[in-house]
Amino acid sequence: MNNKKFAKKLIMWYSVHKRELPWRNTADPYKIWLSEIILQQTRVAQGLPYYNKFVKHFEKIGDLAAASEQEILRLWQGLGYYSRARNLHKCAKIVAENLQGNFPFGYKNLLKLPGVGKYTAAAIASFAYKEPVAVIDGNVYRVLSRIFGIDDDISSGIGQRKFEKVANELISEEQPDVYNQAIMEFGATHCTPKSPACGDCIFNMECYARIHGQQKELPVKLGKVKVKSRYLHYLVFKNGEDMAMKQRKGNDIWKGLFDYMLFEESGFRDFDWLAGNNEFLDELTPYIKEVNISKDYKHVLTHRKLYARFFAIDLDQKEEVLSMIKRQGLRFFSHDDIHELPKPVLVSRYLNDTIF
DNA sequence: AACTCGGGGCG
DNA sequence: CGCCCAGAGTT
Repeated sequence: MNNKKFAKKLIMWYSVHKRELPWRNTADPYKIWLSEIILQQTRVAQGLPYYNKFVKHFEKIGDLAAASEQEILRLWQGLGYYSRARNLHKCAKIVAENLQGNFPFGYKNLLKLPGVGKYTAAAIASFAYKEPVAVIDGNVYRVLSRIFGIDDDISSGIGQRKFEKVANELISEEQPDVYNQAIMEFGATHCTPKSPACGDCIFNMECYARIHGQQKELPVKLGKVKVKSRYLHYLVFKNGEDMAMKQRKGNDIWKGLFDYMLFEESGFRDFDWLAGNNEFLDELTPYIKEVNISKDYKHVLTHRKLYARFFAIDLDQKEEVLSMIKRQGLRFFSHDDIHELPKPVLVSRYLNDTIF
């Protein structure tokens, strides 16, 4: 099977089986970019409602640039990988304020934008400008490795360069946009990870994996992620109905989102243990009226197992107490305010179980 | 090159 | 429970 035949068959398949998705059939770089950022490491079904929400809130890139990061994070809440939202905002400001609202032309220039890596640059360049640059995502690795029997490790640099070379040899020069969409759609809906539809496949006769029964072995992905456990103890200081929250900073999970005063230990501790090992808490103890301990929460991420316990602490409503709390970088918010803050799903789960 | 960053759906 | 999803940035 030569390269032209591969592309032709793929495009033919796509013309019949493609899903109608709102970011298709547009050459607007803004909408293409927005959809691609949302879809990074995210299934179409999960990203779709977020895309619709963002398009509705921010019709043009200038609207996105003018919004606050907090507003963007709130709309992004629940989608994960929040650096995407922060970089979305950065990128929007660059395009809107420095480039007159026009995305840069060309793969290499797109690559310079924050949050835009090889995949996204190739997607925008091909979809919006019809540049023949191959997209390489999880779907493409799977389709190419199976059909052509490429067993290089896709998590290694060597493997990635190999696939990049093959992919760019295969891309249709005439319809790079349709070709790129087609190969990803084929991977997403036909040549799926678990149970590919080999019995009804246009590459039935040529596919290396089907001929050799290696669908489960390809693609080869070594370098497994180590899953670590973290034990989070959240102190939820309450002043009447208000709660003390803070915005997360630094290079850690959930940067920019709001949570409570956090103590992390190598395992679960009770409140007495925490208070006995912290100066601030010892100072606060006389003003604590009541401590309500939540159930234990388990929150599973790709590379982390989070275990969380929330201590809801009712305080004497005295100025000195409130200023002690505020000195810890916390602020009191009403229920309505809290609803509007961007929060990790774990915190939302706790809130839904208690006050919302 | 190795790590880190979310959350959800599926077998 | 393990895998992986229209990956990118940092160390």
